[in-house]
Amino acid sequence: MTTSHKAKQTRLSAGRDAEATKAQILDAAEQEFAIAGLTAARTEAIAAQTGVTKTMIYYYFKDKEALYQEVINRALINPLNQIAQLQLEKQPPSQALEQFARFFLQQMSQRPNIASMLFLEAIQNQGKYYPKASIEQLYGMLTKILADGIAQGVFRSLEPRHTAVNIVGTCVFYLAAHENIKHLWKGKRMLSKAMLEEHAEEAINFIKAGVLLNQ
Amino acid sequence: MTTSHKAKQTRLSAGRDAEATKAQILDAAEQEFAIAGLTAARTEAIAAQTGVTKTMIYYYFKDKEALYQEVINRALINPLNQIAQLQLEKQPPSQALEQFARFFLQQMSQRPNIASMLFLEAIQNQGKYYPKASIEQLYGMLTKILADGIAQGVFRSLEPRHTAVNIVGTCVFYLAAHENIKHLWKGKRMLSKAMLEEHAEEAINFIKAGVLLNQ
DNA sequence: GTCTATAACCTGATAGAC
DNA sequence: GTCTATCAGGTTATAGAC
Repeated sequence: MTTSHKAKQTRLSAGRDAEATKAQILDAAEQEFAIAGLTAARTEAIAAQTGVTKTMIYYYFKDKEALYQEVINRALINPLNQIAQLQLEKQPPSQALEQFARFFLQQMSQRPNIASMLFLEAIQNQGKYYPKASIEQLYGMLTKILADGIAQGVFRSLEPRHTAVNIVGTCVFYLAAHENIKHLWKGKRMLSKAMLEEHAEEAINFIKAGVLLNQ
Repeated sequence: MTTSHKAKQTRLSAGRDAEATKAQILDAAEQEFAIAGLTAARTEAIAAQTGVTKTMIYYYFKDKEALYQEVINRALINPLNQIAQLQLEKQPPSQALEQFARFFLQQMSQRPNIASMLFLEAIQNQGKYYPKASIEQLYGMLTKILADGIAQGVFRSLEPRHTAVNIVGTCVFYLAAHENIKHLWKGKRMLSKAMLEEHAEEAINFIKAGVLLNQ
């Protein structure tokens, strides 16, 4: 909170700059938590990747658990707020669905770590650290769009909650499981910009086709 | 390997019965690995759930890693062999796809742990412990069905590999993320037989609609 | 703000008795 | 086959110097 004279210094080994160091720790922690999860994550690894010593983690955060909580909050709250601002409820269902999917895919593609991290959190800690109501907000928007679409006769007769889950799964599985299936695209990097765009297009087409009423 | 006089004794605290104890350890390990992953899994927890002491794990398996490998093999090889026996390549694409999905969903629903475990393995260890070619076998079958369906004009114009990933994701996401989304079905158990059947039906409808050509 | 110890604890793995 | 120690190594978290 000191009036820092160094305006912006995002690079590694930023020297003595509280905000920069804290941000670096959060980024490194996100990376580590995304492949290890809370328990298996090593504070040593986070520190090494940040370029400072373990001590700094405890200087800026109460403990590993608190750091984890802050990383999760940061990862979830921002994207969700942005989606809420799209005001999808004011658009016709099929358009709202496409926009939702496109935006959600874009958010997740920007930081593929997040998808993995949220999976790990669900599996390992039963979602204990999720900010309350975030998940409900996400699925609430989707189920509403789907229910509206059915009522208006543009979507086929489907169960909104199950379908919402299937839609989110379609958006996220590619990212979370990419280490699982990289052999399918021998050579190509699955998280490259081009491949992520390809995934987004295919996912959107799959979702739209899966939901729209045949006529 | 001693000629055991006790034919079958699957219950807990089976006493001195090598095969029973070993099987119990494998089951408990699957459970533990499915929520913790290799690194975060505790041999103590596996032993406790089995009803014997940690020592037994090292009596029957070289180390934690070897136990993990055996659990993964057991989980993957069996289901895949069974799917291969369906001889889907001899059926028309849309029928083959539905049968694949139905069978795969059934397999995964029987042991929801497996879905979580494979996810964790992909995220945490980059699939290092997968039996070589298992994944390729699974996705190979799916992409072939999809390519055939496009060639025959029954499936829409889609990218087979991406769509294969989306299909698997649709089957598996519900299971792997169920702790994430249980609030959506307040009260109901998401892994109950009825709910799993509901999921299977919705997933199959979603997949078929997402793939079939509108006409 | 950042570092170098170091305390206190946990966990994988083994030795040896029964 | 199964158990009771027990060791060696690793990990979180803190104390105290700079």
